Amino acid sequence: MRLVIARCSVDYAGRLSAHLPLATRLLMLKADGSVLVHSDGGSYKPLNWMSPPCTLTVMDPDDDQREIGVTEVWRVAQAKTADLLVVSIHEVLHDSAHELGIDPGLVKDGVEAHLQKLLAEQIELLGDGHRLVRREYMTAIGPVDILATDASGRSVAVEIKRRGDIDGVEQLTRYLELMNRDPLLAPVEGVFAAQEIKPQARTLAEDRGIRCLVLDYDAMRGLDDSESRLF
Amino acid sequence: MRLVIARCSVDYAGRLSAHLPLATRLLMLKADGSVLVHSDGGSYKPLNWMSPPCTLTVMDPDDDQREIGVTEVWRVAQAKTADLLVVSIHEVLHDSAHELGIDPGLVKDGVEAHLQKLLAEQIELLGDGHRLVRREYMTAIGPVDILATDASGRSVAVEIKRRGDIDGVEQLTRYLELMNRDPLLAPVEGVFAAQEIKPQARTLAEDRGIRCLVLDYDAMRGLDDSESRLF
DNA sequence: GACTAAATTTCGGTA
DNA sequence: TACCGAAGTTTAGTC
Repeated sequence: MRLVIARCSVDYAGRLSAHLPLATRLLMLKADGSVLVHSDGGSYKPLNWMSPPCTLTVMDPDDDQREIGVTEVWRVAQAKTADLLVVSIHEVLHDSAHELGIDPGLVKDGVEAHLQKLLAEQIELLGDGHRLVRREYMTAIGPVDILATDASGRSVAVEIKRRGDIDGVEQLTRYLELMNRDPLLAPVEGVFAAQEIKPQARTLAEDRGIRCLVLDYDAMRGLDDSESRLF
Repeated sequence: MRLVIARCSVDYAGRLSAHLPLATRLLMLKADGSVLVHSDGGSYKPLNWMSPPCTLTVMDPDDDQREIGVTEVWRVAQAKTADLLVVSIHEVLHDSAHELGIDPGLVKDGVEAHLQKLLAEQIELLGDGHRLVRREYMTAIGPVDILATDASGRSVAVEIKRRGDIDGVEQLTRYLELMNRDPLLAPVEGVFAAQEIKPQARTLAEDRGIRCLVLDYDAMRGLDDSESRLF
């Protein structure tokens, strides 16, 4: 990612035409070639931008442009839609490049992680007498979201999804097969917990003796007081 | 605006809960207190953000956090909605602050500017024999959008609006009064041009002898070949 | 891959 | 100032 603070004017021609008069702004150049023009206010939306895929070409200003103080012209062209963004740079105040790498975590799995944490705290939602053994219980084929015990001390393995689908049931089934081979754990009951469980997934789960548990995220958040602490 | 490149994890709790695992990201701190967390890809939307009005508090990590490598914790709180964004910083790779000032040009006037440019190029839309004198013709009380001459050489002052309202007519009226005092220009005809002209505005304009002209933006763009040249 | 619906939507205009 | 609708919408999920 390259960050440039520059006095510049910006023209965009595409689905609409727009012009930004000369001012100091942030130009963000992402690794995928996309460009964002940000001011020091507003919301998260840039003043102008170009979405990937696109190509940036740095050009010399023509005589007219040079006369009004333009030192450099950036031409950002969209690969498909023929949209065009032109940044006329008058003065560069800052210019730095940074290696960020690809971002690992998409935001969405955060909800699943939060559900896992909430269910661990409110383990009685699995049924009276249940107790938490541990979150992210490690097995040879990966971590089980929650390992618990029921009132009689029997092991309970819980797979948590935001949206309960077939593949989630398959995943839990694999864990259960493996864990039931462990004499220290077996027999292990399976619980498939999700905010929403698809009928097909429910049918498959119950056919395999896996219990389904629909989680009320809002209610669980309401009970939890960690919102104010935030982890 | 402050720009920080840092290895960090991010938690958000508000209308939803989300978590971003440890990675290198851009933290943009705008003058109004808002914070944007950007990765090196995706679109213009940040991974996480906090909209203004909000306040940033820098805190020391607690023992647990320090143990996993957190050196600094940013707590960004929304003033009204009680949303909370927490950035746990492990390592700061870049940190710079820049004075941008308020941005003058909102994008929206770009359409009006584009209409002005298109009408200047297609000046015959004013009527046969019309010729462009110049755009942004300067007067003591401000620039007239377009000054032209009609077939008989008489001056024509054009006020362009995206949406033609009463105040636009008033504005043009003031220009006409002033320009008609100039013996080199007088008499000056007024043309009120807009994509859409409100009935009240039309009535007022025609009552004052100002001609109304509805502009077909799409058609004008279609005729214009400068999309590919971009000014 | 195309289509549909929600979004921490944002943004602009109107009543 | 609150509501309504479009957006250079984007984004996620479904068919």
